[in-house]
Amino acid sequence: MTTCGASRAALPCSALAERTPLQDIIADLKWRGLVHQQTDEKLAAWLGEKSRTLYAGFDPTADSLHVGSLIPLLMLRRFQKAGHRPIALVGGATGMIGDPSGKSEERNLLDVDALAANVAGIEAQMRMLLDFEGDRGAKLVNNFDWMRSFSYLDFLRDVGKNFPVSVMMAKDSVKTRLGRDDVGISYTEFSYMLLQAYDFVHLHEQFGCELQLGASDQWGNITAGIDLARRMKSVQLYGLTCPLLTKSDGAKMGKTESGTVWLSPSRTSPYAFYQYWINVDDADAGKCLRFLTELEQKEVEALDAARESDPGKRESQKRLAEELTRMIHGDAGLATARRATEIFFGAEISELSDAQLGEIFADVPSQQLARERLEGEGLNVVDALVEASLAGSKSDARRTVAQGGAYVNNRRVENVDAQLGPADLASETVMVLRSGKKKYALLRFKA
RNA sequence: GGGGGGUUUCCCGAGCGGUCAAAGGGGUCAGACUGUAAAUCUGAUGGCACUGCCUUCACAGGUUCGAAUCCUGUACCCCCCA
Repeated sequence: MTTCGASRAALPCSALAERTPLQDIIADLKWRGLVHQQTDEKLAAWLGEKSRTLYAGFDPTADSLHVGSLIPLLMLRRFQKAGHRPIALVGGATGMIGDPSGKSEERNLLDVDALAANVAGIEAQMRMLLDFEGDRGAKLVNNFDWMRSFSYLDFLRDVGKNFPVSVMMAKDSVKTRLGRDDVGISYTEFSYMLLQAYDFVHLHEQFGCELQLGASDQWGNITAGIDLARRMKSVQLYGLTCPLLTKSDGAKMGKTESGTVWLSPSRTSPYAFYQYWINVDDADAGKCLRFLTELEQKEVEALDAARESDPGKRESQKRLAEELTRMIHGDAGLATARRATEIFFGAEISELSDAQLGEIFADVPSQQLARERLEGEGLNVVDALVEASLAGSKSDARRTVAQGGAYVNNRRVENVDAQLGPADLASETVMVLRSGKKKYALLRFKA
């Protein structure tokens, strides 16, 4: 994975930081629907005056970001492209506390080692989307670095003093938790906003950061930071939030039955990632294109029109999947995803290598069998299906075959008595079994 | 404490001595159709050595040539009266 990642629609990373003059980023964000709330209506003009420094925070709850973090991260990228300097803040310290916003329960605290590993993983992913070179290069900071040595007493005197409890209690994030009698909120989580508020002040002092971006649930934390800066330093800072990415049915984007859609290829294969976007509902496709790609307005609107007139073609979804897979997994990742798609949807499998199959079927369960089972009489299809766990019993397997639902290397098996031999291997040692439309399993035959 | 009802295959629910691996629905699986959608339609749905055999109807015994169905006891659940 190269530092510069995989953007094609976007400019090469190296050009991001140098790009001038300033573009009207707010106008772009507005048509995309990415502006939820802003602290000042004159933000556009303010940003037009000169290159500004801004930041967004990310939770290090795992060693990879997921689709949900993509919007703010792309926001940073958009600002950088428009001529500003982004800072990505990884919440090594705040991650130990847990943000009560949008959560219904107290969070489990992470230990220091786990956090360090998570921060490292996330950092690598950010390097794909942001340009860290040059004087307008992005910065990556970890609030653990400045919070670790901040003593409790000093923090209470310098920061806590500026927070009226009445104001803190009034924040939605706290209020909703206090309103419930089944969960409550600990003092630790209650203090969370102080930490995030202080981050903003610190980044302003250290890097001249003046604007904080976040999802809409961050509004309270952002304004807390702005208030704190005014009280502590008498400076005016700004905030901008974007909507949360939700589906038309209200559910969160980026979740499948099998779990979260991650950016890391070891957690979510490029194929699974690609498939996630291919399967986006028509109703959500336009929003995703606006929120998550860098396609221009004209292009997005053309896709809207195409979706309207010929939804079956699913041009929007295809384009979305293509853009995002390339952005996150590079051209090579996109190629893999596409080839996997072709094969998953019926293309007969032959003349492939173990390595290729391994890549394509990365998410598919496999079972190892002795090579001898293919010799002589061969392996009965029914037994093969059972070994591969595609059938719960031999009866079940027989039924599947009888009903025309069993495939070997994507070739339908016609006969219950079929025997599989070495000729049925798709590669050196692997046989691809399938039951139904897209339930796959591999059998690996080792000597 | 007294009286009554219940416990069926993944779920709901029929069955009330042989024709019961057990109706029907849901779910699930497969097929057709389709936009890798939704809806719809068709088939399948205990196991195996599969025109046959074996194991299942709360559990343990019993009556019968034969029981998910009858009897006895045990466990759990529900309702009514105190």
